[in-house]
Amino acid sequence: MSVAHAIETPSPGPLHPARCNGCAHLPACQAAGYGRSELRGLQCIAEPAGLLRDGEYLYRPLTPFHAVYAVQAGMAKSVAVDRAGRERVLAFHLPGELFGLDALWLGQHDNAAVALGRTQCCRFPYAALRELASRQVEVQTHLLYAMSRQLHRQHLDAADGSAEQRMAAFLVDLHARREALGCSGAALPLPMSRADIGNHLRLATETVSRLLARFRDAGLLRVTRSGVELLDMDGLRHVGWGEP
Amino acid sequence: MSVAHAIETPSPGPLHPARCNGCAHLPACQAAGYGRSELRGLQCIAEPAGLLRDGEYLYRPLTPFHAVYAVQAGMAKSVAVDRAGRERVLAFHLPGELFGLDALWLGQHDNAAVALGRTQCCRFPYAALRELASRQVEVQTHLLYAMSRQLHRQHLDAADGSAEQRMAAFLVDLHARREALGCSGAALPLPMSRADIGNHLRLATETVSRLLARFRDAGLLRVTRSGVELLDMDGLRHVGWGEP
DNA sequence: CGCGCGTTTGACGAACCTCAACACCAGTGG
DNA sequence: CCACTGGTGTTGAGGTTCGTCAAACGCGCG
Repeated sequence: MSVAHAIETPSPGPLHPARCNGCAHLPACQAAGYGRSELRGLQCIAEPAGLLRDGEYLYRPLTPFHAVYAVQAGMAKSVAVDRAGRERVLAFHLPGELFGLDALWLGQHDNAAVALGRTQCCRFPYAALRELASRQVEVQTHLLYAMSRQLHRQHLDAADGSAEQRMAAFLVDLHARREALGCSGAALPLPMSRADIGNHLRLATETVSRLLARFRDAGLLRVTRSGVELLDMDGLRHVGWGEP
Repeated sequence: MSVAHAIETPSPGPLHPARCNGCAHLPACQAAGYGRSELRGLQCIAEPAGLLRDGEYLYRPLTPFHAVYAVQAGMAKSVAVDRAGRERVLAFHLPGELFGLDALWLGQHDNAAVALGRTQCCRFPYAALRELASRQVEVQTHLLYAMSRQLHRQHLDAADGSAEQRMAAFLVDLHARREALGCSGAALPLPMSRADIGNHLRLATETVSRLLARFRDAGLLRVTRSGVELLDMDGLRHVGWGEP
């Protein structure tokens, strides 16, 4: 969501309250739908959550649920910890994607949200959100949509198949989500570690490495540091759904 | 949810509208929270979805989203079909559990809901639900909670680990959900096929069979036809989270 | 009774994990 | 500027788990 404290000089615009002006990440937010005029109320209750460094936490497990979050720039991951202490990367969050709503049910977070690289976020206090939703049907609907989208995403992540398929599908999905935000181009930054990718895809980090090498040798992508450059999206897509 | 068309003679009660009286499944619904007085409005908009036979569909992929559903008695599964035609069992639904809300985002179902054995369901037309939610904050909150719970469930399903762990965790989870509905006891009916279980847990059906046999030999359960009888819940729990 | 389907059990092979060594940076301090 | 160092990523060899193939079994049903 597009609400950062105005870091640079605010330049008033017609569509957004003062807090949003000057936010460098407004385009991403608008692409995510938060620029729609019915939702302007959302921007009024958003608070900046600061500029986080790599590895810093937005919230931790077993802490009370007070707000939902959105990335403005950068990336974040949600990490669950099972009782044996093993971590599980549940999702990666791109700008404009709401997360933390899963804590509503228990009233406390059961997973952690961690910044991947320099990441800017904003938070929506739940009390204000709830109050707003009770008055504005659009906000209410928007929340339901956001959760529905999240459920839909997890269905995708549940996909079975070979390591190769999951890896390719992962890259294709990330690329598609970036495109939806207006970030077109072959470059796909991967600020998370190989361990994170592997954990999320249920693969060993070595397997992630090997698969990227295999894709590289097949001419599907180029491995750059801090990411990949996608050369053959169609090829990747075909690998992703087990070449029909 | 406790709303079936009154199949038997309605006998007016103080807590439920006429449509709910006579519903044989009211206790399960109440246990799921749908008996709470604030939610009585929900019962007014519910419609019976009939008594389904094994394998019958509540909805299919690519059909428009018009309602959300709940099992009253029996069990249902959600099945996604990827573009290669492979099926994926996303979840099993017990009485009182709401499902179909994931279709909100796209406006159409991307998966199917199928009855497992004789199953009775009711449906909540989304238009009425939305209208009710806009007037009653409790209903609104209830929907958000239901989705939050579903997200939470999927986090559990995302758990990695050995086949043994996933299988044990699956049984423990089903048992816990049944207990929450007031169905205590060691008997755990499994109306779905081994193939369904395996699909959901990312295992071959043969592996499911072998694991059940292994659990049986370890004295953790007894395999009955159409289900299992849980003999050592603690043992299963320990297997489930990789014996700490 | 015989047929058909779902389940069970066994043998084998492959995909992927584990272990281990190495290469590659980035940051740090001399 | 360079060497050092720790962390991350890459590559290779061997093992284990689990999937695949195949066959027998049991149960329900016509």
